[in-house]
Amino acid sequence: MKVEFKQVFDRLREKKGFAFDTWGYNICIYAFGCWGDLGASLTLFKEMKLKEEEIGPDLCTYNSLISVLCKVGRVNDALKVFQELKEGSGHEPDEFTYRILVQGCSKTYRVHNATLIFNEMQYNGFRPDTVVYNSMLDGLFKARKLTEACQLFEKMIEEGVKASCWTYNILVDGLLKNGRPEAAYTLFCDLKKKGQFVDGVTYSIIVLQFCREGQLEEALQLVEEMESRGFVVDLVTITSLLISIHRHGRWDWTDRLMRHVRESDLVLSVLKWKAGMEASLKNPKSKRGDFSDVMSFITNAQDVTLDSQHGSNFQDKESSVNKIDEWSSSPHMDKLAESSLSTSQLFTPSRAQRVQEKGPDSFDIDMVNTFLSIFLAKGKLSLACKLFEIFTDAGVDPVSYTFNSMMSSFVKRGYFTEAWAILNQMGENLCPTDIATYNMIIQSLGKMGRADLASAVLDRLLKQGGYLDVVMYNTFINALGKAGRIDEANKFFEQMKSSGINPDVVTYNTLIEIHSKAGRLKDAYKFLKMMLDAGCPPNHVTDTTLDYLGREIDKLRYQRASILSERDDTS
DNA sequence: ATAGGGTTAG
Repeated sequence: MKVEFKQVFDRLREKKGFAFDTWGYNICIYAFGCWGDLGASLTLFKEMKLKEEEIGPDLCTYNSLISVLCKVGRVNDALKVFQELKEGSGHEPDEFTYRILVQGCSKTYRVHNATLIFNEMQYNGFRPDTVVYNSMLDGLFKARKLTEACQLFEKMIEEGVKASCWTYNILVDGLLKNGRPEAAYTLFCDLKKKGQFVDGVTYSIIVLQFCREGQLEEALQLVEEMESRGFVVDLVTITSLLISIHRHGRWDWTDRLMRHVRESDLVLSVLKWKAGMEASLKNPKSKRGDFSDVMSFITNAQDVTLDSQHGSNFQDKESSVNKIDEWSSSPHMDKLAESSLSTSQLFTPSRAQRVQEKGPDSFDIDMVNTFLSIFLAKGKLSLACKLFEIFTDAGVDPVSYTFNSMMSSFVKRGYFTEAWAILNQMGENLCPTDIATYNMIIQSLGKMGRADLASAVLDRLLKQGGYLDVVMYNTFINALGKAGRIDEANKFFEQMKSSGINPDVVTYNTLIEIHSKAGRLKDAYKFLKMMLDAGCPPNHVTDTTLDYLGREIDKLRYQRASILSERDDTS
């Protein structure tokens, strides 16, 4: 489609005497932007402005451009175009302009900007609808602004804007994300009593939470209830449950799951698939598919010790050719970073598409992903690899969720090179990379002790118009801390706060941990206090970390005491 | 088209 469009576009442009009208320009700006060719969009926009006399940009042009910029994650540029629209275009923003911008800002944690635009929208006489409110709410919750989010919800009700099921799901999930599990659960129960506003996703959110807390019994009970009320227990839910069941080594519970899921075909297929796959594992003759390159990477990964050694091998070969960037000691890494980061639109604010069940034909890939998740959760990399091989042999197109799963496992084992190879493969297959994928790269670089490279990747990411969310910041702060770069970690903590992202439990736990491991006990204590002052409730990880901190403080006291007593002895 | 994933500890 994209190619055909481009061909038609080029042919039209070559034609003598042909010129686009406003509508033509608008369509092209939007289309190229959506397909990642932002350069083409911007060129057309500039061209349009030069022809101001005949066909200047209209409001629709501005909205298209703003929406395209937001989609690609270049919200700052979108905001600039928005300014231009208001100041020098002779047009006024309409409700679509405001809606696009609120969504763009909320999604990229620019909650402050989102709020300003939201207010301006109302000042200019536009009434935000449910979707705009939902978007604002989600942004506030994501940025851990619990109080503001609750206030906004109240305002929404006061203004008579109808809350939808999505609104409540955002609310329930937001309360969980902000460390208020009791409130989330109470809200969930209230909603159930009222009967409306509960759907499969609501249940899924709560089931996921139970799984996360290891409360399998409760999770299963809820699934039963979900079924009895006629909600579909979908693949996302089943995957969470199966992972949790497997993690606790309770495959016998799958019987229970099956008994209660109406569409027990789904679970049954999972189990059948498992049996079939185990059989094919015993029978290791497998033909190579189109992905033999990746596959050799993956299957060999077991036996190769990588990272630093590999890096230096490449360095010997290539250091004479490549100039060395000041931020890196590995030209090989530079090259990789160069080749994959220069590809257009590697990083967008939208999530990579999750695998959806699309009927019996696409069922296999769903199963593959389910099992990948299960094996990966257990660290059974070899099984996961085999599985990956089997389904690529079967000619199934890889999807980004699969890639993310694979990457995550490699990264956890420290096989960064493979992860990066997969990322490149992903680019070739035009799978959208999302923030989770990049998060894994940062994580792995941190594990390799290469915080320098991590910050370079991050730098380029930001230059491309990407943004960082809480998880990204947390991962990166952790990576810096583990590499002993405590001051930089602190710097990022400040940057995080100033860009409107509120730290969460994980942030504080990480900060307390890295400071106490670095022997900066006072700072560690400072962050504990900060955490409590911010009204952020500690969790069980905090306890573990504090135990460590406590022991370190005791050790210090003991040392001091012994130094003092030595002094006493000598004097 | 705004929700269910990816981060810390052991």
